[in-house]
Amino acid sequence: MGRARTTGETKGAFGGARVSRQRRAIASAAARFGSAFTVERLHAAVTDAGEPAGLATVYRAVTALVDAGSLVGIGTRDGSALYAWCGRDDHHHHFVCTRCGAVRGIECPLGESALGAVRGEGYTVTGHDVTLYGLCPDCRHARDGATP
Amino acid sequence: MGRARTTGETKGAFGGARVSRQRRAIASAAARFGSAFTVERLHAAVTDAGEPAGLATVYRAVTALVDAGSLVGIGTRDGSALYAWCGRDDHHHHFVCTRCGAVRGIECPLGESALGAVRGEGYTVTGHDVTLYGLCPDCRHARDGATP
DNA sequence: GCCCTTCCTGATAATGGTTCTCACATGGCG
DNA sequence: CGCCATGTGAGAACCATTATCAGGAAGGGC
Repeated sequence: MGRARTTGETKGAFGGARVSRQRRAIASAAARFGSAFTVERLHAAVTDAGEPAGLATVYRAVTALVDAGSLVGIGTRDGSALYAWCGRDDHHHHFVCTRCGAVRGIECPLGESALGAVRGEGYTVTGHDVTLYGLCPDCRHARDGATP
Repeated sequence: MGRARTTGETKGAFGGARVSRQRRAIASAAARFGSAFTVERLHAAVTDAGEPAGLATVYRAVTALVDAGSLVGIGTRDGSALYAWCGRDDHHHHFVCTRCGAVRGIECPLGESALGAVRGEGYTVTGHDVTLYGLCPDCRHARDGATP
């Protein structure tokens, strides 16, 4: 696996797709988020960074990044889709903090034992989603200290 | 646990909410689906059953059924949300056939070992989603016999 | 370095699922 | 039986997302 994808390297984030100045700025802004974000927020972040891009362009860049595996969709919130930057190439899933939106990669907990049950009944499993929700350490302490 | 919720019993499907003629028809139609469905399809099914209900009413009934735990959201398809009737009260997840939309309940594969990793780092896990995707036995055979 | 093709960009309109509004009907409890 | 909270219906409103289309830039080949 030679394709290293680090936070700073936004070049290869689009896979084989063409990379423009706007897309570089969009990928860079997405990578700088430490938590989940909406397309609207990403658009604002890109604009604030001094590289204005149209909303449609941001949507297209997000689609390209998801296709390339650099971005993952983390459910939806208030009717808009949430995304999170993903610097990993291996198979894994995510923990999402329901308070601040922080995202953390987790190992896939599904083994042959979990899939074997349905497979034994003639089912073919081609994919799966696993997402954990809860509080990150920071938000946990913040909530414990304040009145809910 | 006295609250038995079977396929035929659509009375208690709404929990404590009020039950009208339309809601009974909606719950009944939803329970008759053997697979995932969109709100639009449910609306059509209710109308076909001879109990016309407004689209907004179906949306409200679906929301109430989800709140009561009788209905579960199974991701989204082509921009519209998918739901499936759920006659179980215990903790479980779902397998969704990507070809016909059939839904099958599965046991929760997440044990303490899977959650312990993040818990040990100060995270609090309050909930999780697990959904398997693939082909049901029927669709598997149908595809094996025909040219994709 | 230059050209040429392909793909990206941007502003706006269009799309379509979902929710809101409001007057009216109805369920269910006392 | 009567009251009042709650559900209903039709349509408009809402809003995230996608399509459109002319113009511009990326990038491979020469």
